[in-house]
Amino acid sequence: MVGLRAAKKEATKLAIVGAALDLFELQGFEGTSIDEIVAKAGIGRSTFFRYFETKEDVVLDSRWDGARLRCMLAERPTGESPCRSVRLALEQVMEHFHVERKRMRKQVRIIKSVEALRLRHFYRVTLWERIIAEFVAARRGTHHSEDPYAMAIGIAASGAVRAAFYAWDEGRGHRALPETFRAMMDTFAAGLEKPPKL
Amino acid sequence: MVGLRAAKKEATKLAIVGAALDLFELQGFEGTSIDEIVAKAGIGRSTFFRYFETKEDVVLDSRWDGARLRCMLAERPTGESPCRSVRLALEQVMEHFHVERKRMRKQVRIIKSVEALRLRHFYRVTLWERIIAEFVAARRGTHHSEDPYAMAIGIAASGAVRAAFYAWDEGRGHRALPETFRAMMDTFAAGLEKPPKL
DNA sequence: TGCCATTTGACACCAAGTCTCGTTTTTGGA
DNA sequence: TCCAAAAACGAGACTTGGTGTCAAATGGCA
Repeated sequence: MVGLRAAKKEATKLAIVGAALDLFELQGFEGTSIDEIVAKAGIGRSTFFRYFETKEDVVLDSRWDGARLRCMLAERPTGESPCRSVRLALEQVMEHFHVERKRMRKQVRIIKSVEALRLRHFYRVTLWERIIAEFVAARRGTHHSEDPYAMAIGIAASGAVRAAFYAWDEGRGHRALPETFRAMMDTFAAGLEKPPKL
Repeated sequence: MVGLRAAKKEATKLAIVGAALDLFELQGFEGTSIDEIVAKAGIGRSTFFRYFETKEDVVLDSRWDGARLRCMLAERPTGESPCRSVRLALEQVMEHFHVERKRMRKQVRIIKSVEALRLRHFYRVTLWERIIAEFVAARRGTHHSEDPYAMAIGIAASGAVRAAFYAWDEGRGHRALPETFRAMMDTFAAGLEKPPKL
């Protein structure tokens, strides 16, 4: 036991998320006020903002803000080529999301339907671009803003993640995340000069 | 003359933008309330919202919301390879921004300093990814979500635009936009399999 | 039990954005 | 030139997200 205090905090957080997602599902994100959420969760208004900075944060998963990806990249062996390191680390991430795909459905539906959420979501993924470029540049002994190759890897890899999510979402899950991600990375690896046969 | 009405509207819009940018420069975007802007512009509060949907829209240029890019792509000759069409169309866009670079400085400084503006800006550029992919897929007779090559072109090209802006901004304009854009596109064209020599 | 630190909720406050409504200004036709 | 319809405007009330303060409640621990 880590103490009654921590347990209660965890319970409160779950209560907020539960109440909020239920209401969002029922009457929409923008059609739900924070007052309604706190009423349903049985807490005070101030408490809500002690757990989440904004209403958006209830939907967006704070665990994927970049630090985690940075760690995963740092753990790759230094002998590996940077491009391969990025690919393998992100494949791992995609596998993770693949396992969680059931839970992600509801979340994605809400994110897609609200502009404010789409903004934040896109912004976050675009940040990965920078993180990856910095990693590649560091391994190559360059600086990312001076190294087109490092930037290109960052753009391609984070873009491949986005594309995989699109295909997964629009294909109603028909195509798995890791699979699409690998296909995209292969396309980038081969070069865009000459289009592949149809 | 297109009528006194239209002329006055144009003047009012300019007055709002002028007053707003001055105040943003002076006391920051978030440190400036809409009431201050309308007071300085000499208009009513309601009028502000008749011209701009949000405070952010005053800073962001509504002319680059995607429709314009879509037009430029559509105008490319059909004989051209899709990849080349995208490249040439975007080079044109970069040239346009290059010419406007003086005016863009102030705007970029404000955008960079405010999270809400960064969000919207990134979102907009990421939308280009989709527009480009749809164009390439249409020319190839495929659907973008089923065509990794089309998606890859979209990701690479819009990413190259972003990268060019980064380099331009962080290098204090030392490196020109069109130049960096071309370097990025060349890197993508060659393929990311084997890194270029340093 | 009793003291201290943390957590909590009530409340006041600010600013963005929406809506309504009555007034002013422009337009185009008689 | 005058007038009526249409368009633009300003005032102000209202909702809601987000911040800050403060006193009360609650868990941790001796």
